[in-house]
Amino acid sequence: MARGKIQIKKIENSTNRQVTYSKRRNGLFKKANELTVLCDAKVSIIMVSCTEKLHEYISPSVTTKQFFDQYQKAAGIDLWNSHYEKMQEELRQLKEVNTNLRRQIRQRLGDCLENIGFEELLDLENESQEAVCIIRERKLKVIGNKLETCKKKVRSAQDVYKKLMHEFDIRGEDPQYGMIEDAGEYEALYGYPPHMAAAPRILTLRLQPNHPNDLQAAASDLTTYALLG
Amino acid sequence: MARGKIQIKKIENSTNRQVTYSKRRNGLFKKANELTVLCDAKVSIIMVSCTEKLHEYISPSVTTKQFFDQYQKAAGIDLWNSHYEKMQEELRQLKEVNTNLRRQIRQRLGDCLENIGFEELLDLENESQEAVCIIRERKLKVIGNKLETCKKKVRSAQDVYKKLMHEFDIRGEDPQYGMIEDAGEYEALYGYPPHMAAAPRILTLRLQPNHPNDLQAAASDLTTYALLG
DNA sequence: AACTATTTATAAGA
DNA sequence: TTCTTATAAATAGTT
Repeated sequence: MARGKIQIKKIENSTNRQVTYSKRRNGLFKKANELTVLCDAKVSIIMVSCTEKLHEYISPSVTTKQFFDQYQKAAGIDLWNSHYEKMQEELRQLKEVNTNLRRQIRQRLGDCLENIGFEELLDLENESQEAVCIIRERKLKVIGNKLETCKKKVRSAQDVYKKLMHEFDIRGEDPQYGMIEDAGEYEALYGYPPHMAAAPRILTLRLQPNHPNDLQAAASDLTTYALLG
Repeated sequence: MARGKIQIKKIENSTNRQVTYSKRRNGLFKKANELTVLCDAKVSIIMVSCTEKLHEYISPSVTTKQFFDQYQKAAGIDLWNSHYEKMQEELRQLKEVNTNLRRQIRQRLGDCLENIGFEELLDLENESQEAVCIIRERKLKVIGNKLETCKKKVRSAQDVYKKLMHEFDIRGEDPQYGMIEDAGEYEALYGYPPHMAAAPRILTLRLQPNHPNDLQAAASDLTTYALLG
């Protein structure tokens, strides 16, 4: 529009096109800004050049997000919808699966058996009975393990007790009772760090009567000991 | 930009502002279109006037949706994100619940008992055992119902049979054997519609040897009859 | 990026 | 609103 009129058709010369794009882009943005100020309007311009470069003008008072939202509202188009649909379907399916799983659990707990077929009922009974057996086996195994651990601890404690008593007898002949204060010595003797060596010693004193309660104290994690009886 | 320079500031006269908005909007859109053609670019302009009216220009080759997508990609912004977040959180939670439910079911089937606490194991055993009892009771009740139904059908069949035999005896004295063709008569006699009365009649003939297989035929829905043995 | 002849846009008025 | 037109602004081609 200067130094000669031009045809409005694609500029074939690439450099020329690039220059024109740049110049006119600035012109467009300037006009957009003038419009914004003069008319108190909100304008959003997004441009993508043929080289896929993106440029944007947005009126100072708004964000692009606000613009998109406003556009959708005004145009009555929900641009996010296609994005949503997939998720919504996924949500629906998950909820359904969830409901089925819950019903299954309830059935396995003995609820909601009214609307179940007879064959299914029989399967359910067999499965449940089998599960009870497996669970019971597992329980016995766990109890066995705990018992074993407990025995080991007791043995170990008794061992320490014997050695301590032996030591006590030796020292008993010595008039100097430096044993308790001089705990450091036991580390070398029994392989326990001093703070651990102290505990078994106290324990062994309580172990003497050999009460079940003391066993429990020895293996504090065996809270279910009482169940073994 | 004509007949006198203007200051780029809000036009206070409302009518004037409206007119300018309209004129300049056309100008902007014209420029945008020229840019689209000249430079092979893609342009999106969305405008909202101070009266909240929305106008849009979009290059012919694209849709606004494509533009938004392209914009997001280029700008590295996910404008849908805030919309997604809620759903994504919901999805995540549902999946978690789902996983838990599945694990629970597996445990109730006797799988995955390794990482379960001892107390829980005991609870699981009790619950499962109780469930087995409930399921077994339910099974017995269903069997009882079916047996009852079966008995009723047999009784009914026998009843029909007896009456038929009685009728047969009477007719036997009569030389005219109109019985089979004249099924309508039985409706009044036994309260069966003709098409139903026919079936029991055939059945009774087969019932005579009193085989279990025939009982099953009599109560075709009792497919589990064999299990009663 | 700067210049400038010319085209285009448009403010004000009808 | 649209048309007109004087004038401001934009810009194509050039340097």
